[in-house]
Parts: sequence; structure tokens; C-alpha cells
Amino acid sequence: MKHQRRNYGQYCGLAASLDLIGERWTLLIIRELLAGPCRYNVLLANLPGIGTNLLADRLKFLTECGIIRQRAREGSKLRDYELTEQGEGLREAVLALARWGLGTLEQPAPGDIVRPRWAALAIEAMIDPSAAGPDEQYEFRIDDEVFHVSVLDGQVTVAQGKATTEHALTLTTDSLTFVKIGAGLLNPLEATLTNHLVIDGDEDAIVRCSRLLGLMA
Amino acid sequence: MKHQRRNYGQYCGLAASLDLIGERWTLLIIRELLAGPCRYNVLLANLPGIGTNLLADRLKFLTECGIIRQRAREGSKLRDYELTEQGEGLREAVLALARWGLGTLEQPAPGDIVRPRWAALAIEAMIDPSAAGPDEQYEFRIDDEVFHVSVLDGQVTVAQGKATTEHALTLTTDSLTFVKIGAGLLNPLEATLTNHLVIDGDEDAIVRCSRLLGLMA
DNA sequence: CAGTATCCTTCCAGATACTG
DNA sequence: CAGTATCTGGAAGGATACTG
Repeated sequence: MKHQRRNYGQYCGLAASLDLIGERWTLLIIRELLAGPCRYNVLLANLPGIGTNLLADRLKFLTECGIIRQRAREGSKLRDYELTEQGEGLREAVLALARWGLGTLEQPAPGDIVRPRWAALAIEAMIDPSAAGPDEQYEFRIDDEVFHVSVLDGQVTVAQGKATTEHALTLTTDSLTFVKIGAGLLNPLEATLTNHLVIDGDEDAIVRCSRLLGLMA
Repeated sequence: MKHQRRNYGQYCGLAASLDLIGERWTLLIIRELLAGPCRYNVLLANLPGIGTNLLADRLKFLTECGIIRQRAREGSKLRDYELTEQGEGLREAVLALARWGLGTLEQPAPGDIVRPRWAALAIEAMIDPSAAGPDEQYEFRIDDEVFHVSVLDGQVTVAQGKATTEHALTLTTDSLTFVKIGAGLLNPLEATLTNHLVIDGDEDAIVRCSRLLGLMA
């Protein structure tokens, strides 16, 4: 018989959350999966410092709780982990935490690492849905990965991969630069002047995109 | 020299959050303080299972990080802990987690405890700001504590204590009942019929309040 | 590739005693 | 009252080696 996990024993929404996703590493695993399905070894590579046993533990527990599931890739023996609908429900909470944490970030410490999808998380956290303009897409090229922001009927979403339609602008940068901008430690204009950030596209679209990301203050 | 806290070493908003408030008990302490300033021994009493040394550790760390501060009560030697502005910024994240966790709650396990302010957190998590109606207040009496919901200029807030104006309705219940309602495990009508929930007030206000809390589905 | 198994270290729970 | 200090068993976390 499996030993009962430690839990707070409180009948409270927050305590219930923390019983499920409050352990070390768990929310970082969720963060990775919020960007899309992912294989075991890719998770392992994107979470430097986690032990392979600990990753396996967490994945097993999250699967038992119905927060993630495994799915076979068609035409391949490889399996991906992906969020269930319940797991997807954590997006707002993760974004709220990321938004708060962005505000506390200072200059990176030596040894700190950055990944493109964390920059994508920063994009998503920065978005002000009430600033959504007309339907269009923006393509973000961060290091070697591509993401796109899509405005559709006032709904804004961020996803992995190229834009699915013509995109109104292309933004090219590295993940460190982008996270610094999100943290308010670097001015987009300054980044552009030093060539760490290159925006290519219609001028009006640039303004709309900046507004959407709260960069006009 | 103080030993450096364990941290993820990731330059990412979420990881930065978790470095500060990801340890066990920390968010539950924040939850208590979100309801208002609180003394050491009250925190200790409301967080059954935490050790006095662990609580002191957490409070010290949160103070060093600028998330909470201590304040002397006027005319008394007693000191309260309270959130700083930065700590107050965690409200949205805590509410998002509580909202998600409420959805996962099942019937309470034997030994689970409930507290009025956790029910107040459930109220706050349930609120749909877009459903805000005309300015008015609702008073909630849960066990032996009183909270009020205030709608003002389309902004909805929940606070400890009695309503500050005439209130459009008074709701009396116990914390267990209220959390169950928030978790969708108990129908408000059923709770009323069994006398676990008593609502006293104008009929239209009851409808508006129910809408605000998403109880009309 | 996707995990187990192992070993060791650190952290936490709970109790209790003590201080200003 | 508001903590600090100390101790102990047990659980969780981390590093590495190994397996189907």
C-alpha cells in the first residue's frame, strides 16, 4: 500500500491546491506543459537540477491526480506528457504567480539559466486582455524557438510554433533580453537600439502589440 | 553567516515566485494575512500542524524579502504582522490557486479542519467581477466571524468585520457549509432548506449576490 | 528513451524547554 | 505574549548508477 502523501488537512481551496501542486518542482513541471505536450527527457533537460527519480515521482503523482496524462505520439513509440483539462485549469494561477514573480526579478545572478519558453510565459503574463485590438497575430522568435500571439474576437492566446495566419509583426530576440523587459529591468527601446531586440512589421501593429503587453507606460 | 536558501536558479517569473513563496506553509501564512493583520499566536492557532520554529522562520524570511512587515498596535505592546504592498500583490495569485483548488475539493476527510476566514477566501475566489451590480454591501456571518462584500463603482472587495454601510442582505452559515457550496458540492437551496444557510434580505439583492458569486448556474 | 534503485543529505513535524 | 533554542525520527529531496 502506497503511503499517504503529506497534506495540510485543511478544508480550504488554497490548501487543497497546495496538497496537489505545492511540492517542490511541481509547478515548474506544469509550466513546461502549459507550453504544450512534452517528453520525459525534454522535461528533464528543461528542469536543470531536478533528479530523474523526483521527476518520475511528480509525473506519477500528477497522473494519479488527473492533472496530466500520457499520450502516445502517432507513428512513433515516443510518448508525451500533456495537461488534462483539469491541469489546463492551472494556467491562470501560474500566470498570476509568474506576473508577481516578474515584478520581483532583479538582474540575473551568475549561473542563472533562461529558456525560450520561460520568455513565452513572460509574454503571456504581461498580456492585458482588456487591451486586445483587432484580430491579428504576432510572431515571436526567441533564441531558436518560435511562438505566436493570436488575437481573435478579443481573446488573446500564446502558443508554440509559427503563426497560423499572416502575422502583423515579427519580433526577434533572446530569452534573457525578453525576460528582462518583462521584469521592467530593460526598456524595449534600449533593447532595440542595442540590437538585442528586432521588431519587423507595420508601425501601427507595433503600437497595438506594445499596448497589449503593457509596454507603453 | 546565514546559509543561502535553496533556489531554482532559473531566470523566470514563476521560478522567482516559488523561490520566495514556494516553501511549505508560506502561502498559507499569506492567506491568513490577506484577511488582515494578525498576531503571531493567532497565526500559530490558525495553522494547526506548523511548528513554532517553522512559523518564526517563515515570518523572518518573508520580512527580509519585503513581503510582510511587523507593526505595533497603537496603545498596546502587541504587534501584528501584515502584508506590505508587495505582499498584497499576491492576492490575485492566491485567489487563482484557491479557485482551482475549490474545484478539486471533495467531501472533507475525517480530521480536516475549517476556519471562517477560509470560507471568506472562498467567497472572494468565487466572485465574478464582471457580474458586479449597483453599489451595495452584503454581510456574511460565518461561525463566530463577520465579513462583508462591498460593491463600489463596479469594484468588488471582501474584508473582515461588519459592513460599513447599510447592507442589502445578511447571510448566516458555518464555514464547512460555505466551503462546500463554493466547491460545488452543496446546493445553496439545499443548504437553506436544511437550515445550514440563512439569508435575510431583499429578494433582488439575493439574486444579485448569487450572480456575483456564480451560484445561479 | 524512459524510467528504477540506491545512497546520502537536508528539511520538516512535534515536543519541550527557555527568555525578555 | 512573542518568540528563540534544541532535539529526534521520519519524510522529502538530490546525485548517480543501473535496467528494459
